[in-house]
Amino acid sequence: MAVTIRDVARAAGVHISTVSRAFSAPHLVHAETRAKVLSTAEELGYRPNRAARALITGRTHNIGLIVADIANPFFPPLIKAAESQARMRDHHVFVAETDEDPLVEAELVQALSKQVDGIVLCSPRLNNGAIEQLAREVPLVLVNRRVPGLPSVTMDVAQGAGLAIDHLVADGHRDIALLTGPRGSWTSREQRRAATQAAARSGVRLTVTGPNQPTEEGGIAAAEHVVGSGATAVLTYNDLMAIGLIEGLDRLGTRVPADVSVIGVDDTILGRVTRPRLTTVATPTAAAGRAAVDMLLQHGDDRRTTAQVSLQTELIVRDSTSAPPPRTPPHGHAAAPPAVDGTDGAAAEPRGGAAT
Amino acid sequence: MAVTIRDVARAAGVHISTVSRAFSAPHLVHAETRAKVLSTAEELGYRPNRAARALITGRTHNIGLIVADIANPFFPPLIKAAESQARMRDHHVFVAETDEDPLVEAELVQALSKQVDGIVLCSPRLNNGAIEQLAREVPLVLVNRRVPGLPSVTMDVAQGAGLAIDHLVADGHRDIALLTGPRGSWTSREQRRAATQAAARSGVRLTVTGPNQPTEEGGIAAAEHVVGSGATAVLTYNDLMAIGLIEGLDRLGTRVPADVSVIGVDDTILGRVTRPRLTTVATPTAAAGRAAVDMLLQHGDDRRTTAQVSLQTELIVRDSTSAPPPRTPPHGHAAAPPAVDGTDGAAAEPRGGAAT
DNA sequence: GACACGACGGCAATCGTTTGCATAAATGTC
DNA sequence: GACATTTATGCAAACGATTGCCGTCGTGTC
Repeated sequence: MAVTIRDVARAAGVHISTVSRAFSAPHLVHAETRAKVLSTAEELGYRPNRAARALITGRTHNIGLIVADIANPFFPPLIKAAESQARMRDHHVFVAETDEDPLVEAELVQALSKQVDGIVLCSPRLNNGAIEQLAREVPLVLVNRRVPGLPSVTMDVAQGAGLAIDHLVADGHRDIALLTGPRGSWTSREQRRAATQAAARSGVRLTVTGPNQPTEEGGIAAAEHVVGSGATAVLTYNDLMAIGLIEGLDRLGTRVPADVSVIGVDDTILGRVTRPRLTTVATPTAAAGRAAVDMLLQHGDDRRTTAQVSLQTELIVRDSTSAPPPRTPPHGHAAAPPAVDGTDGAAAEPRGGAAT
Repeated sequence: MAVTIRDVARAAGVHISTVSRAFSAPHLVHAETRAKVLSTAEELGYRPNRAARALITGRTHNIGLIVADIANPFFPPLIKAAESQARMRDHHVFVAETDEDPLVEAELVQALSKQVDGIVLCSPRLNNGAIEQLAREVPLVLVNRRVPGLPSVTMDVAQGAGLAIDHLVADGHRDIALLTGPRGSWTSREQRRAATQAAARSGVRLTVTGPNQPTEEGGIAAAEHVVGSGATAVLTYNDLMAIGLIEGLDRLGTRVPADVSVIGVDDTILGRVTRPRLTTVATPTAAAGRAAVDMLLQHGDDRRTTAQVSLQTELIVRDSTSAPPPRTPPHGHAAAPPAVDGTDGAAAEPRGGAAT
């Protein structure tokens, strides 16, 4: 049905190996012959079968891209950039989604491993051990995760968290909450570490709450807790959660930024259309996608690359942050230490209680 | 390096064909033998090479999905659904993006055609002739486009337009504007046809304006025109445009929905987070993704399927629509609830000119 | 005019699977 | 007990390409 190299060879009156060389090793075939081959190939509409080529060369010219959730607006720009970068280098991108499930994640890497030259694994939820294991089976580049010995592209969330806290402190906030991301997120740990450090440096209180779902629902669910904590400003794991939080606060009659300031992370399109417009820490997602693809492809050539790239973030101040309200006792809500931190029994946080 | 069927055969003490059959035709191999094969395969971590299998079976177990722009929030839910549906049927999805370029679109279909079993082509920008041509080279299922003789999944935008117009009429609007989509869009033509019909049926005026860019910018650009038209309600081509329009109207001092009601189409996540929340015609994007994949896979089996599926839409009433203002010349800036304009001092001068 | 050398292009093995056919063993039938 | 029938497995030819090896020219050199 489809036209193969054999058809072209027959039509051009040469051996199939000549056809093959006309494409992949032009200098080995006479210019005239080559021209004839190329023109008949064109005429017949011949396209080399990449699968067959992959079988012998071992290179598929495909790369896999695994994300936790395509519908999370953080990812599309990354995918888009990776896609176009890959196309520039004559590769195609396989996108797959894990639904935030570590098991699905491992499964996908394995399933993809044979039909791609390498995999860009974004925001993995697997533990380091499992990732190292997978990296033995197929070239891997990590995004939003750092594992010793493995190439990775990360956002400098630590820097971003510092910027956010500093901004809030400069606005006069002294009691800040941090809504962390999902369990197993490297980014979340980094953010927490840096935020804690920045808060300590400035001598302000930081209430850490989590893990939370990195979605609107996660933000909505955390609203009550935030109000109870007495914090006048909140840094969230991502924009989605920030937007959910604003929604949740709104339902509780708490206004943003008048009563509580909110800062998101990622600078997704959402933050530009909500009201109030979201102050956020912009992460260079497109650049990350490009960098990951570049590393992966070069990785294939130079054997093991283990570069660890960290990309700068930037604070974008919009309308969801302002100075805290005057220091009169807030609302009628007495200090109500609400439900315990998520399902996570992890480190005990000082919680609740309207602090000074 | 990787473990092949030969390694398993050797380790299990059987011929490779037995190993192959142990997987793909279990009834042809003795239960005991099969158990041994399976266990040694497991032990060695054997995974069949899909590319090699594809070479001989002609089925890659991959499907291609081509969209105009991944970053358009309309697509991710569709991709996500297609992805998970494909996985359920043991297939993987290749996502590619055309950047709205018909040439890239054709190129991608061709490049993908050899490594996938079929392609889901979403919102194509190519003309019917070119699409028919491509459909001859590889099984194709269209989304958001209907071409005679080709299987397709479309949204019933006509019905949606009817719902929207009826809703506005019921609210008391008698003068409605329609902002159409890009030139050549099948969806836009359908919407226009149905809206015109519904307006005529109800005896209300319909001002059609377009073509417009299906983006925020397109909406912003159309704002002035809308104000000039004197319409009290607007139906737009999609949510993005509706959100842009609201922004544009806001800049002109026209409030939504107090002065003008706006209805979008698609029910993207954006409409749920903007203020006012967007009234919109929800298109079942996830269902469309699933349906397209189903049709494609069944397509492969049953030879040529040419089913044309049309999915119902649904009106979701939120806060961007209300009754039209009293028919006296508008503008009294009486009860203006929350401050509309943020602290961002963009170009938000409250221009007072009454738009008759 | 014989020889060596490059350039060109054919031959055939190979990649990892599947699958029609053949063979061998086991079972059933009379 | 001979023959037909089933069942389980091996054999080898594909699938569509790449590539090392080798033969055959034509040309340049002495």
